Amino acid sequence: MPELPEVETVRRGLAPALVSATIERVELRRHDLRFPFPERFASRLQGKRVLDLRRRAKYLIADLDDGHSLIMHLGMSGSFRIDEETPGAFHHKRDKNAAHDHVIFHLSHGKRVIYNDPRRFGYMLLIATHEIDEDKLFRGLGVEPLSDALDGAFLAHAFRGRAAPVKSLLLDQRLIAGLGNIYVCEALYRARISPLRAAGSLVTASRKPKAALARLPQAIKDVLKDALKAGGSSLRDHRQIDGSLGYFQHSFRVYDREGAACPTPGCKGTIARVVQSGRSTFYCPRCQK
DNA sequence: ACACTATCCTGCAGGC
DNA sequence: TGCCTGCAGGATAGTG
Repeated sequence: MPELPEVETVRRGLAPALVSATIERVELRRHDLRFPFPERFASRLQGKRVLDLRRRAKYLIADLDDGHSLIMHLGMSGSFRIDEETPGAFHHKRDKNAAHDHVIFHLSHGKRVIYNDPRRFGYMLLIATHEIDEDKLFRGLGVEPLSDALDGAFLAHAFRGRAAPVKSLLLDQRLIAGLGNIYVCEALYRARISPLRAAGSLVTASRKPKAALARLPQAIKDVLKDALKAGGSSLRDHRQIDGSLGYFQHSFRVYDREGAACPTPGCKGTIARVVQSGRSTFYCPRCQK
């Protein structure tokens, strides 16, 4: 499910319930997601207070009052919801989906935070808070796309000499951390760059970003900010924590729009779909060069 | 180092 | 109706 805007939307929705709350009990409905849960996972969380809920790349980080942090990744299909109703209440519409409620955090104020993940590509683990940056999962992560670190010079440096298509490099979390398939397609469209283009061809001999590449950082930031304003994209079931759907999917210009007319005024192109490294790419062959 | 694939898992849409 | 195939917002291990 989630790229940066969706994970950030989840963070903003969960924070009011989670921050300052104490975890009274953790209910594990299975012993693993993508990986087995750590030893004594539930008991190590029990009685801990949540000091802060942060995001890095596509990870949620809940800092606890015992010096550890709960790291959560939503994979492709992970989602959270807050349930304030009494346990055991009959949830007619949720019955089928409830089979994938894998983790339930019972909080001190009576609310429950429920993690649901049909495909189970998500995972949770505990890391000492001061060791997060050196952890294998985090130390290789690239820049936050909304930070000042992402600019033309950074991309020129990252892309120089690379033969791989620009789309592949934008998906590489070691360069930019937080983009995924949707927002890469949308950002390349906004920058009018073909996703098939060799990344290195966007850099001049003097190692500067060419004009097209100079447009890309702002295109990335713009699409992420627009998506954040909309509460993310709801392709299947991504919801904001209050249950409302993110609605950025209505603003897609190319993603999942194969065969549609290119939305660029005056462009007579048709959105095409190609497969790059096993994943769908959507773009306008006419105005993305 | 780099580029590309196969893979984990479930659900759903589309074709027949 | 059902059965089959392919595809889905991610990330990694493994291959040349």
